[in-house]
Amino acid sequence: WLTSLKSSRRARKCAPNSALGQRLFGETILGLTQGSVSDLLARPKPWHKLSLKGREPFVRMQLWLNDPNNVEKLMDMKRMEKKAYMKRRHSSVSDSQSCESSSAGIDYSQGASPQPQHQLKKPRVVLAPEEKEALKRAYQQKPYPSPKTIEELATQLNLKTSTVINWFHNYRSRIRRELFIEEIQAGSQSQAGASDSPSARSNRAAHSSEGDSCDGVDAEGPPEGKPSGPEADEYSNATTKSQGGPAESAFEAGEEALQGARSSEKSESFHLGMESLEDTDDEGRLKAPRQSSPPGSQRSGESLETLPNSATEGDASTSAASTSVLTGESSYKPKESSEKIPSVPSTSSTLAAGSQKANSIQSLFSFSEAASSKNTRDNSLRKKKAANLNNIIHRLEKAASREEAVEWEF
DNA sequence: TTTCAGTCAATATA
DNA sequence: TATATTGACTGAAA
Repeated sequence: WLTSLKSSRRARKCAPNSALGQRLFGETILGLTQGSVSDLLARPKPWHKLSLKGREPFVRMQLWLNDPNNVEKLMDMKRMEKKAYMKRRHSSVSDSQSCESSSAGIDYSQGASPQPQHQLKKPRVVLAPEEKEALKRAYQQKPYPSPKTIEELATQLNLKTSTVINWFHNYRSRIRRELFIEEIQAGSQSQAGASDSPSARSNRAAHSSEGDSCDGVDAEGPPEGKPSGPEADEYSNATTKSQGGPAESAFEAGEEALQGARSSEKSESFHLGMESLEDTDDEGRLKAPRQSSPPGSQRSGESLETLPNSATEGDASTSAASTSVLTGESSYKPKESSEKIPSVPSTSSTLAAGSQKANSIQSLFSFSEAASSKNTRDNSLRKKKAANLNNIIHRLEKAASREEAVEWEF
């Protein structure tokens, strides 16, 4: 599918004409923008945590995979797009030659009309690293700051309150997603032994205290049962967290849902499909798929079930965030510190060798071993992502190779 | 009204 | 040129 994430360059080199990009795939197949696709692939949520809407892109992926001419169609579109672009470009060049130079410099590559688009758009706010640090410190003290605190933060940092509010929303949400991933990874690790590993247990136990982790300074904590607390702490050292339910990634579960429907309950809603997991492998693990097992030989993993939110010992015994956000010493540990991903086998042996389709699809999700980064965090993320995506691709491929037709209703 | 999930889209990075 | 990041927005739920 989409050109691989980080290894795109290499993928393009290997199969220059077969790589599909996130943009093309997203916009054509998923109805999403490139950034959303990237995000989706990099940080898939557990299926059971996805809303109906959130599941849609995965359904679309699956449907697309089931289309025997999927890649070809996409490549055709790519070609057509390229043609159109060249045409536009060409005409713009001739225009600029024949017309006034005032039109020169218009960025046709954006596909935009030469409209005056300036002014109307407000510039994007880019927070300085110090501002982010300050906000993170504040978050550690109070993940759910009161309006007053927000106001103070905004004043101290010279930001708009809406920016601070948005930042907290986004940060909470993104940390939560990271935790989902860690949850899955922890599940995959503990799954090998007993599903009720000590870590799982402890986390489960800790779960009971979630919700009061909001430092208790303000009463405006999150709604009951919702993750809260200094998730950044958990983020840095916890491996699991949160509510119940199997922590399969959306990708696996998506396929399982499809399988479930395929096998008997066509047109059922997705979550119903989820219940009928039958041909799943890897127990929601984020490691690469088994490469030699024949389809259907694997079993699903209920083992991943729910790892309640991690301990709240890190709960901020906090003072008001507003006191010294700018200068305060932070106990915040950036997520980078959590290096957790197992090695990532390549999917290359799994996928049909030599097939253009396989290459294209594989290139979307696979990583180059050679693409080693100096940056540990990058490596970690890549591995994580690669593990996720390798698993996905394997499972979707598997599903796609089944003969039965699927009919889906949305 | 607040929070969240999902997403867009500008911008950064490779 | 592709992917990753992230501030902002929308709509739904509580």
